[in-house]
Amino acid sequence: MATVNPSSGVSRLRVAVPAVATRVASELRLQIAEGALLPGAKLKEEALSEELGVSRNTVREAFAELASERLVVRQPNRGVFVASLEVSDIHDVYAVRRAIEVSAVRGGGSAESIAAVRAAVEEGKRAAAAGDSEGLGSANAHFHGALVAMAGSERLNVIMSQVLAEMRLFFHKASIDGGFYQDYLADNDQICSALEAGDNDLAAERLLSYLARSEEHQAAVHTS
Amino acid sequence: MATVNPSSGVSRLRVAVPAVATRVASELRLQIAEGALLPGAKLKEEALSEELGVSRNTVREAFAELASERLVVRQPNRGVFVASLEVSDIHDVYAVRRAIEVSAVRGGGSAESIAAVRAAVEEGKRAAAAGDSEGLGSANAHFHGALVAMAGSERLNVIMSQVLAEMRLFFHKASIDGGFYQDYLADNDQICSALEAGDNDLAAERLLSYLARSEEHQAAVHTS
DNA sequence: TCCCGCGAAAATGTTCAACAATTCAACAAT
DNA sequence: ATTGTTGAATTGTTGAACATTTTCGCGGGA
Repeated sequence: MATVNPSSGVSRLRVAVPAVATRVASELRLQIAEGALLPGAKLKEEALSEELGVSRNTVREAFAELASERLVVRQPNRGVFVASLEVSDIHDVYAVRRAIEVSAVRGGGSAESIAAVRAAVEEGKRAAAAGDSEGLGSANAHFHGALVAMAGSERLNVIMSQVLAEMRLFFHKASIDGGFYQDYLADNDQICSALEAGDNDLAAERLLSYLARSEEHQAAVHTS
Repeated sequence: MATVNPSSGVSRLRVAVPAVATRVASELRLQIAEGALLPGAKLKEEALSEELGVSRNTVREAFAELASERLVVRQPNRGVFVASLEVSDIHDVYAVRRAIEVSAVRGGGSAESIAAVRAAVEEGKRAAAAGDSEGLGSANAHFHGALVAMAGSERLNVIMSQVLAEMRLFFHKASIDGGFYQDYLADNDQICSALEAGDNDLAAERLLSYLARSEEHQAAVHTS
C-alpha cells in the first residue's frame, strides 16, 4: 500500500490524482501562460464553472491559488482578472530576481546543479539554431530557474517559478520581437562558464549586468 | 465618488470592510502567531465553521489563503494542519532570508528607510531595558523587515513578511529562552550603523555573519 | 500475542441551489 | 453635462447534500 511520508509530507506516491480545484488552477495557469487568456481579461465564475464542468466553489478555490501566485488579481465584488503588469511592476519583479538569482549564484552549486545550468544553455543554443523563438524563451526561463535551483532551497525554487510565470505575463502584453533572447545567449554562456570555473563572484557580476540590461529593455518596450 | 486605481489596484479607498473569508484567515493567522494554535495542530473545517459562525466553504477559502503563506499545510483528504517546521526547513528559510535581506542591504536605502531601521534598533533596546522578551522578538522582526523594506519592493516585502511569520512558527515549537535576542541587539546596531555610514558592503557582511549564527542557533535548539 | 482485513464512523472534497450585497450600465431628471 | 434612480448581472456567503477517503475499532486466524 506504500504508506509514505508519515510526517508533514505533502507529496505522497499514490496515483496522485490532483484535486479538482488544483486541476482547474493548472488549466487556467496554462491558458494564461499560453496567452489564451490575456492580461486584463476577466474571469467569470459562472462561465468557467460551466465551461470546465465544475462548481462555482471549485472555481473559486482555483482563483485563490492563482491569486496567491499573482497570476490573477481579485477585486472585491468585481471579479478576478488576469494580472496586468504595469511599468512599476517590472522594476519590482527584477528586484526579486536580483535578490534570489544573485544569492544563488554567489552560493555556488553542486556539480550536478551546474550541469543543469549548462544544459539550459545548450537548450537555448539548439533553439536558436532552429530559429525557434518560443523555445528560446523557454530555455532562458530554464536557465534562470536552474541558477536558483543551485541553492537547493524549495522555497526559493517556488518563488522563482512564480516570478518566471509573472515574466511570461508581460511578454504577452507587448509581444517580444523574435531576436529578444538572442542577445542574451552569450551572457548565459559566460555566466555558466564562470560557475563551472568556480568563480562565483564573477558569475554574479555578469548576472547583475545581464539583469540590469534585461530590465532596461523590458522597461523600454513597455513605455512605448 | 472617489473612483480609485482604475487599473490593477487591489487597494481601493472605500470603507474597506474585508471579506469574511479574509477576516477568518486573519483571525487564524493571529492565533497561530500567538501560539494559541500550535504547530501540528489540526484545523477541522466543521469545528471552525461553527466556532466562527461562518460556513464551511468560507473556512475553506481562508485555508487556501493560509496555505499559500505556508502557515498551514494541506494533506489531501486528511485535513489542514498548522505548519510544523522541520530541521531542513530551518536551512531553507534562512536561504530565503540570506537572499532577500542581503540583497536589500547591498542596495542600500533612502534616508527615511534607514531611519526606520534605526527605529527598530531603538525599539529593541527599549524592550531589552524593560525586560520585555516578547517585545524584543517583535522588535527584531521589525528590524529585519525594515532592512528588506529599504529595497522598496512590494513583492520582497510580502515574501519577507511571510518568512517572518514562518519564523515565529518554530519559535513556538521550541520556546526560545529569554535572552535569545539579547545577543543580537548589538549586531543589529552595528548593521544599522554601517548603513547610516553608507557602507552597504560592510552592513551586508555583518548581516551574513548574523544570519549564519542565528541559523546555527536555531538548528541547535531544534535538534536537541 | 500479533496481525490482517472488514466495516462503520468521521472528515474532507465537491456539488448544488439559494439569497444578500455590490457593481455596472442604461435611463430619467434637474 | 451632471446627478439620481432603477434593474440586471456578478460576486460573496450560506446551508445542505452526497461521494470519497481516511481513521479506527473489532473480530478472525496464524
